[in-house]
Parts: sequence; C-alpha cells; structure tokens
Amino acid sequence: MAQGHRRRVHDATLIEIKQAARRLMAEGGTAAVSLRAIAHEVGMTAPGLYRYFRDRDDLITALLVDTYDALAETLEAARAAHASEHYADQLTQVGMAYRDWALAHPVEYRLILGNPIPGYHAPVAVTTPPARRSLAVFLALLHDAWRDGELTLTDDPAPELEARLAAFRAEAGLGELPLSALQLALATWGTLHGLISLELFGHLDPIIGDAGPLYRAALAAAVAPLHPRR
Amino acid sequence: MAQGHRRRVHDATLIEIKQAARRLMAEGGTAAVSLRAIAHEVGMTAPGLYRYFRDRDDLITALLVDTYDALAETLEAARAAHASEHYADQLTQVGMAYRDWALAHPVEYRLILGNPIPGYHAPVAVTTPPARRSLAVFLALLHDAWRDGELTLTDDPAPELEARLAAFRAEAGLGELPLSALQLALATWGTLHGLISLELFGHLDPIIGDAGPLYRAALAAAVAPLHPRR
DNA sequence: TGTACATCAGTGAACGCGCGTTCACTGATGTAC
DNA sequence: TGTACATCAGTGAACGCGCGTTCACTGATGTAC
Repeated sequence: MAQGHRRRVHDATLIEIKQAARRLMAEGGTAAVSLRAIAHEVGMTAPGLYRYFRDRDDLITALLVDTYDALAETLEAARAAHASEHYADQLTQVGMAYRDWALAHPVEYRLILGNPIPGYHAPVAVTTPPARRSLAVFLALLHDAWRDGELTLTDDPAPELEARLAAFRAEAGLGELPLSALQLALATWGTLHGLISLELFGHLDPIIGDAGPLYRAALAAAVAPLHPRR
Repeated sequence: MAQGHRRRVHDATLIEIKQAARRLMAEGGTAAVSLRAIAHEVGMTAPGLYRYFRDRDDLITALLVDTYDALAETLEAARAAHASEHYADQLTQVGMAYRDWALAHPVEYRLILGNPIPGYHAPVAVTTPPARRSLAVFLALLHDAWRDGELTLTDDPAPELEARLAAFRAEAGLGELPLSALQLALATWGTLHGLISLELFGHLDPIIGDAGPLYRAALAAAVAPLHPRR
C-alpha cells in the first residue's frame, strides 16, 4: 500500500508530464516540445524530468506510442458504435472518424504521419506495433466483410505485390482474405491520408475551402466494393 | 558592363547560397537549414548572408519558390516529352514523374508538402502562384482531354463543392471543363500525394517494401477516365 | 510505537552548444570628373 | 589616363536566447527493526 502509493504518484506525474507535452505541441507545434518547456508547464525544472524519462527521445517515443494508440482507439470505437450496420456504413464511419480525429489533433497527426522530429530516431521495435493498430481496423473490417460475402472485388492485385501482400496478410492474421483486398486497403489509406494531409497543411483551403465534401466523395468511392448486394 | 558585372557576381553568389542550403537540407533535413551552416558551406560568415536575404524567412521563401518551380518544370517536361501519346499515357507519365521527383528530392518534397518549418511563416502572396503550377499541369491535361472528347466522366461533382469548384475553374482559366473533372483532379492529387507521403515517411516499406507497384496501380485506376475510346 | 536508514523526487548551478541578428569595421570594386 | 569618392561584400565580435544533459545536493517519504 505504502510502496504502491509512491508508484501511483509517480505514474500520475508521468501522465501529467505527457499531457503537458501534448498541450505544448497543440499550441506551438512539435518544435515547442522541449524538456525545459514541459518542465515549466508541469511546475518543475528540466532535470527533474530525468526521473521519468531516460532522455528526450524516450519522452518523444512515449508521446508517439500514446498518439498511435489514441488514434487506433478512436477508429475502433467508431466501428464498434456502428457494428450493427452494413459494412459499407461501418467503413464510412471509420473513415470519417479518421479525418475528424486528424482535424481535432492536427499536431499529433503530423507527429505520427508527418515529418519526423529533427534529431529524433524512433525505436521501431517499440513504435511499429501501435502504428499498425489503426491500419488493422480497416483490414479487420474488410476481412469480416469478405468472410460474410459482402466484399465485391473486381481487380486482381498487382503481380509485383502478391508475394509481399501474402507475407503481410499472414503476419496480420488475416486468413485467406484476397490479396486485392489488402491492396485496396493500402490504396484507400493512401487516399484518405493524402487528402487529410493536403488539408492540414493548407493546400486545399485556398482551392475549395472546406475539404469535407471532397473527402466524403473520395470515401464514398472507396467504400463502393462493400455496398450491400442488391 | 562594369555595373552589370557586379550584379552578375551577386546573382551567382545568391544561387550558390541557395544550392548550399539545398545540399544541407538533403543531408540533414530542414532542421539543418541554418544561416550559420549555410554560410559555412559557402565559405563566408553568417552576417554576410544578410547582403542576399532580408532574414531567415526570406531565404526559406526563396527555397520554397525554387522548389515549387522545379517540381512543376519536371511535370511539364514529362508531359511535353509524351505530348504525342494518348492522354491516358500522358497522365501516367506525369504521375510517375511526380513520384520520381519526390523520391529523388525527399527533403524538398517535404519542404513544400510536409510540415512547415518551425517558426517560419510563408508569405502566401509570393508562395501560392508557384505552388499552383504543379496542379495546373494535371488540370491542363484533363482540360485538353475533355476538349478533344477523350475524357469520360461518370459521376457528378459533390453538390457542396460545385460553387467552389466553379470559382476555382474560372480562376484557373479552365473554360467549361466539367466540375467533376476538377474534383477528379483534386482527388487524384490526394491519392498520389498520400501514397508518396506514406512511402517517404517509411510507413509503407515495412508492409510492402517497394511502394512502386502500389503507386502504379493507383495511378492506373486514376487514369481510367482517360482511356481511349474503343 | 519509535527510531535509524534507504530510497527517491526534485532543485539549482553549470557544461557546451548553436541559433538569428546587430553593429562598427575593412577592403575591394566600380563611378564620375 | 588618373584620381577622389561612393558603393557594396564580407568580417569578427557581441547580444540574448533556449537547448539537452550532468552533477552534487536537499528534503520528504517509505522501510526495517
């Protein structure tokens, strides 16, 4: 109990530190994430942070992992909230949740999918699993739709990709899901990410203002193979 | 002549400075672009640079504009080199040139389409026109194909986008090009940019290795409305 | 329950570093008579 | 063609700043007897 109390205080402070870092990031971009600024935000001095993180990279890694997880949990929740609807509707909801999360957390979105932080090198072993969770939501959805005979695929996968896609399918535990479904998932991810990325960096606003309708239209096209059979 | 000589030396040094900046960027990312590092690379001291640029932002703006222009010129050249082929092939070539340029100049691609440089604010009036040139290549291609009856559009544009697309069409001098063609161009841009962006930031490599086949397949799908009538 | 000890959070000073920018300056180059 | 002057490129020292990290330390908190 007493020993546990110390640990609990430690864990609470650690969470507080990460929250402060996220707050600074939201205000001033990833460049604002400095140990000194975070310490000041939390109400301590910079060296005190070394009780919680080995060094700056360690702190950034923690932020990365948390962010990957937060995005994935949002997507999982979006699907779960519409689990009784058609797969096409589920995918639409997940796709919209993806953009909504990105718009609500622009700096965090950039942190995980944009330029790397200068001087920071991610320990891929730690970073990759949570990074996969978001893609896994899309893949699981396609897998379930295929299992239930609700996925209509017209094209074959690109021949040069077959071996790689098969390896990834096995690694991701996707059974016999057609490889063209995997390719479709990756291409769709590319489209959604591309539009969001253009939007976040201000490239679409001067052209069409709100990028929402364009995104919705692209998402609708991506969802087509899942439309319920007539 | 004498006066002109001084100006010519000045201009040559200015070009040399920008080249040095680009070299440093290629080696160490945008974070490596500091006045001191550039000056050292060129063989002078940092204050000397103020003879060529008002301040750091001014230098970055110059790099941005040069980079936008270089990309646009590459795309224009790619189309020109295949001007006698079908529009579908032209678009394929331009799309491939887009990715090839990005892979050959990853840091410059990030500079114009990725995270903004910390603390830098672009003067949009200077920056927007060259930024539009690349998109204009795609739009001009679609416009010419439509004019020649080689563009088959199935969908209507998203209703919420019509007004914006019409305004942009007028601004871009695209005549009566169907609005759904504009929407198609933007969505295609999103897809290509999205895949390139995922590739450059290392998100695709652990999944499928070389992202080329995936990109080519996505590009082939985007080119479909331009396929020559049978 | 009381006391000696170990653990741990956090401090404050200091390290060396690189940053953009200013300032007064030197010396070379071109201009005007 | 020769000379006085103005222009301009570039220097070197200095400004104040913030950075990550180390170190020896203080004081509070929990542990063991």
